[in-house]
Amino acid sequence: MRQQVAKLAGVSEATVSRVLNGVGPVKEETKQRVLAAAAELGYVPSALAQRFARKKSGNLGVVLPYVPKVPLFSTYYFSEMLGGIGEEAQAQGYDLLMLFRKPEQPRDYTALFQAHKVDALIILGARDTALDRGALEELERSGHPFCVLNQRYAARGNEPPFMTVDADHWSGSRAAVRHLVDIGCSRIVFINGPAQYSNSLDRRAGYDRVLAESGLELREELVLAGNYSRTSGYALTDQLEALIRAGDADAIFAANDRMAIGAMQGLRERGLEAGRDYALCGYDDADAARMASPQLTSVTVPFHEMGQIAARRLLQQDGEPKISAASTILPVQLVIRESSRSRQ
Amino acid sequence: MRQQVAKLAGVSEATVSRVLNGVGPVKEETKQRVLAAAAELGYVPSALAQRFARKKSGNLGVVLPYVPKVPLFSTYYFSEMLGGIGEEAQAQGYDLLMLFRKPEQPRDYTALFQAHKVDALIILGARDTALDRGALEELERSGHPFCVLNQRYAARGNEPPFMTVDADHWSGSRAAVRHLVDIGCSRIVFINGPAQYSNSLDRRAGYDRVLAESGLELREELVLAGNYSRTSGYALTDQLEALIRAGDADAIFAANDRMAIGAMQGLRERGLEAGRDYALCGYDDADAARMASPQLTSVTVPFHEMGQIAARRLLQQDGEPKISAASTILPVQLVIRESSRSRQ
DNA sequence: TTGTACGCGTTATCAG
DNA sequence: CTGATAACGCGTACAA
Repeated sequence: MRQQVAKLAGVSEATVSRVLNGVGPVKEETKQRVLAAAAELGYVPSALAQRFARKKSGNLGVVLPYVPKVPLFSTYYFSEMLGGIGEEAQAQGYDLLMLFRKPEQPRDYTALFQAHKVDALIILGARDTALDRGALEELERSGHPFCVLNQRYAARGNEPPFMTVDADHWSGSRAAVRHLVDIGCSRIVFINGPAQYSNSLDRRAGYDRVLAESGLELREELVLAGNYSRTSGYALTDQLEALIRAGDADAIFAANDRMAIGAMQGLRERGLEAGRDYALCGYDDADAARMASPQLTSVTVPFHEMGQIAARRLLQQDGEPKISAASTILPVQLVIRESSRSRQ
Repeated sequence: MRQQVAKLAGVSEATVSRVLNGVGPVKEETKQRVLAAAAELGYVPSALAQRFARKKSGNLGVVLPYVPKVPLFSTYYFSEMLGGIGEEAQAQGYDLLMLFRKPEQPRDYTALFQAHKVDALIILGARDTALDRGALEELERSGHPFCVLNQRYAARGNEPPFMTVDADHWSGSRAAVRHLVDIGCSRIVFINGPAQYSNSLDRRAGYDRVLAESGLELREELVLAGNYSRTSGYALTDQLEALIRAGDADAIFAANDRMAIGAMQGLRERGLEAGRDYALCGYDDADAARMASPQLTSVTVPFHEMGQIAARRLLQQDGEPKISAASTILPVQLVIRESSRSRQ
């Protein structure tokens, strides 16, 4: 109890509060007395009472998507982003509250603010679906500070877009495909993920662009659909093998490393090796890229930094959490490894 | 404001509270009126005030270790455990608070309780060091409910051990080594992790045991030290190659998948293939085990369930969070894959 | 079955 | 510089 401290230090409770919060003018001697008394009594202010009095939860909420069967956390980039978010939140004196989204039961984000559970929100794994977009639009209208990570939404009508932190996947994709072209490939298969992710659209746009720039024909039968899981890449083995053996494909660009590895495994079972029989490039540069054999050419995305920036923009120390729809796009970088050795 | 709801429903604030909390006898008709009023006004109780009044934070804290350079989240098992913890916490109506431990600056866990930031604590990545043990012993003395995951501590003196949820790594290790013996290996290298983790000790004990049971000589030069990272396994390439080429080793058992994969990659560069030139077994059955080529024989650990159980034991609905030093040990299972094909 | 009244431990405002 | 004191929004005896 703060009262005890006040009595022991021979001051009022108000003064104890001032000392402990470093606010207002306090005589140095008084301050020392209070500090000593607090230390002696082992006084720890109740965060519950503080937050109640300040009407601020002190929490930064992080919404995680529900992905059945796939342990979402293991998806590398979630982990990385969380690390960045956590680092920044801690630096700003906020606690990190994890919020698991229920399957197809989109959380009522606004209620989280109304209940004062969070002061700001970062949303991971959002997709461009009616459900997700609707939830975000409502949140936007409510005027609460939030940020969408690794996903962008086109401005619709005169509605301003949401605050977003994303990476430049269009450029990343172009760098990857250009690299494949540079080493002599001309029939490049593209394995993409679901279109609800802006990530997928960006990568596709980059792929199309480089093909056009290089005077290569865009053949729709070279564009395959996966869902970002390893098995979805593996499931394409038949098609990929046929394309390669028929001479219709000499390279594969997968929208993430897991699909790339799945494809690589499937093709290996058929006697086709990445870096020898075809060039292979993944995306994300997850640790799996280095674990693969041959190690995977990939595109490094600054997930950690993205998380950090999102948190920083939300938690700006200059007073209240910021609300601003500006969208930040971070650069990515191609990393060339064994899976795309230049063709002799 | 609750007041508005009360007025609109024509009842007192206390009744509103009773209805919303489903406590005490309330006439059905009154209840409906209150619910309708609350819905109409879009009333959401302030979690801040509730928690303050109840003197409970409603938070389950999860302490994550700080591992420099290594993005801790990506370490598969953390992710899995977090998933399990989160699932159970949500089911019990608790929020998940993430707490990042600062490097070598062990958090003052007790203060988290004194500040009412958490009602219970789960600690991940704890080691058996003076620092960690000391912090836990203090927490134990303070009488607050907490649980250590995937790490055990020997009872010291008459101090009771901490509440723990672990997996049976001794048996897992025995199953792995026995499998290697069964397929005809007799010179089994063991790559272990740091001794501060009970995991490492358990695996070592299992290794020793099977060697003894099988009448195989325990040769200390076959026991190598890594640190659970891929690179630490890779760094042993020289020694491993020498042992295998000299006929002093025909199998490798690594204490986790990452080290196994690192070793596998190093040896591949020297022309030695797992499943052909030597048998290889990892541990954890991370997704990396399936991503590797050849796919890795490994030991599946129910990390998700471990997290779930820890949370459940802490959050038992029968009133207050439980304090009990009982230690739960979950079974693990060997999964045989290509990296340890039987030797012809 | 419902209303009244109080307390929870801080912060913050306003005098002194 | 420091001390009273009023909120803060809810839960919960206790009384009716």
